[in-house]
Amino acid sequence: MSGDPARHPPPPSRTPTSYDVAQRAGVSQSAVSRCFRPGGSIAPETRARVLKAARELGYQPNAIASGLKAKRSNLVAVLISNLTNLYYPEVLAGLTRQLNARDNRVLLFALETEDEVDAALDQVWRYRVDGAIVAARLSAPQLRAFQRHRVPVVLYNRWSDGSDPVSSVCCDSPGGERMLVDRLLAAGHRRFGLIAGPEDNTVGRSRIEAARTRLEQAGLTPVVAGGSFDHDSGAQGFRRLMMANDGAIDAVICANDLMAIGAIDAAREDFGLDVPRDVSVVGFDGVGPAAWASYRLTTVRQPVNRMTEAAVGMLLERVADPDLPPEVRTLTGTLITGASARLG
Amino acid sequence: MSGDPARHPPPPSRTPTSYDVAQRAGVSQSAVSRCFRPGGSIAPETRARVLKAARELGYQPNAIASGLKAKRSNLVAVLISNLTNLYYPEVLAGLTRQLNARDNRVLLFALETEDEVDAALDQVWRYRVDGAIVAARLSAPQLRAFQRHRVPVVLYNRWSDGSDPVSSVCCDSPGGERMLVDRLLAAGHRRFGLIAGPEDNTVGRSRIEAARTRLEQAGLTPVVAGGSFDHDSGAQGFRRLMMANDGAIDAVICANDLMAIGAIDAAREDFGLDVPRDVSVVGFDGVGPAAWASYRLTTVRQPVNRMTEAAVGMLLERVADPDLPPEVRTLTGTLITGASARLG
DNA sequence: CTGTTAGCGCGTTCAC
DNA sequence: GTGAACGCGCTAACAG
Repeated sequence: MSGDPARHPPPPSRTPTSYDVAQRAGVSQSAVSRCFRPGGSIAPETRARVLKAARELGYQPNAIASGLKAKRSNLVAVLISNLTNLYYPEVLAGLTRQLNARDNRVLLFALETEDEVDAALDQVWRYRVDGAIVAARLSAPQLRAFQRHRVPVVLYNRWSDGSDPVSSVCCDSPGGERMLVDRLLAAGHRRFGLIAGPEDNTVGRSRIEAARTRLEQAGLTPVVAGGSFDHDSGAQGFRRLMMANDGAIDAVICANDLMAIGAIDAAREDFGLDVPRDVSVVGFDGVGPAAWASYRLTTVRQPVNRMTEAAVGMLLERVADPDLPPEVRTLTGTLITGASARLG
Repeated sequence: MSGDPARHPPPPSRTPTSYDVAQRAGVSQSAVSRCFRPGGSIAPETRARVLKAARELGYQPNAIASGLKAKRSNLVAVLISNLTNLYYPEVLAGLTRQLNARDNRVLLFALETEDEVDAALDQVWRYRVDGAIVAARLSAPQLRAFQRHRVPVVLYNRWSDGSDPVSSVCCDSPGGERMLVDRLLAAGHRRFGLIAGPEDNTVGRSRIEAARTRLEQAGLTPVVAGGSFDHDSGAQGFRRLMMANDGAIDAVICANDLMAIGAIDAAREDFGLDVPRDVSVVGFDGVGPAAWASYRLTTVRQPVNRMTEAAVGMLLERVADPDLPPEVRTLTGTLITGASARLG
């Protein structure tokens, strides 16, 4: 007598379970279970009946219960610091896209400070995630905790400074800096200033070290100013470099784009300089704003898509086979010839 | 004979359960459970023994199992589109911070296109999240699905265009635009151009409508160009406005900061104009780059922290009491008097 | 305050 | 191909 139940699903008093579906379809609960699991042997006809009943009831398999039984939550923890850092949103978008495409959900932990890591890890263990991707600084004990808990982990643009090898995917800093430095040298720049990232950041350090090394190979000694990866510190760094050198700077190499943009702003605003006529500025990352008309930054763009793809791939491989040895994958960025540097 | 087990925890062959802890502490399993639950009645001394055993075993309560039993996963789904849109990272950081502080985890769904919503929602139901915060466009049926599944939802900077009322937290568009328009009018601007957001975006539309209305109240008829919230479309919009008006534009009001920045870039680059001497440009949001020296954008800053706080608060209230009626909370932004507009 | 007991919803043997 | 039965690890009554 009532209308089509598919169009007017009866408001269930509680969320339907596989038993409800089984009853409605006239099969056993385990048959329902097999319907929703890949590779479950089930007759096409039964399957159709079950799916119909499921649809009518608005049934969705309970991933929580399923995770309990199967010991596989299909959850991947993503730990990421400095979400507001302009470069990570793209990374995060890439990671979630890749993970979702491969049937995993993202449990996000956005860290604001280092001391939040332990609390986040506690939750990571509690939720029995299948694995983790970490774009944040991890101490040696924290890294060991992953082993103890048998949770595969892949570091993103970080690597273990300690002895324990850990899987990671990084953008090649030395390679990228070499491209930049060589082109700047070829254009005749000789007096270099470097603006570094936070001291405890391995990526930032490796970039600055790589640039410095390359310059020293060319017989030059750059001046270095500290920074913290943000716009302001780039501007400040530029001012300090100028002060320290009486304005005798040809080119400024920054540990990331955001600081490079800050440096350009300072050059124009505080010193009335023209970029790149008076001074060349280069960065690293290839973030969106770097391409804006006001900057047209010369930089190295990280292959974010390939990197996130690699990270997710490596992680899921290790979820499937926990005994796979750690692996470090280094991808090379591409030089973006903007207009913020005179290049040779 | 062996060393301190706290320092050298025996590598457990499998992750320890509450039973293992119970055995080691010489208590029942339920005592262990109570130890880890707020308000569980347990003698301080027993509690200490249990916690010690737990530490020695490296035990962490299984949130999956707990969720199954308690029918509360402590998971909150966050659906967000355009993660790369420069404004959302801050929102996402705020939401996760608030949620974690209140003992909820974030299940993240970063949507790239509209048609990913349904797939995401399927997973939302499967994971039996306690609630959801949505910064993405939802259709009426999708909204109804939340009711059907009894999942409380709070919209972020969106609202239901349909009839069903839904809880939401928004930044006051009319109020913000009025501030901008009034100040621009007071400064003597008369020839206005507007650059809109995507047509299907309610926030963008409300901003442009509010600006237009206010201008019409003043007897003015602005010219409108379409846009899509990104830098390029802001630049294009500016060019179209100039073409359509033979350069006779005093002020450009953009539906967001990113487009305002694009407009400024176009004004300088393509028309050699000085901002704000030749033309005033204003935006909306208060994103980081808006404050950079090259732009110093005049804009309305959304009170992101208060907004995320409100969203999380409203959601968790409704998780605790699903019968609370929907509520719309509108917060007013603050005018940032930058240097991209001549103001009265 | 403590232990015993009974499920939560599903996956997985096993017989049939 | 199908169904009965059990248990994943935990919480919530309840009795002691």
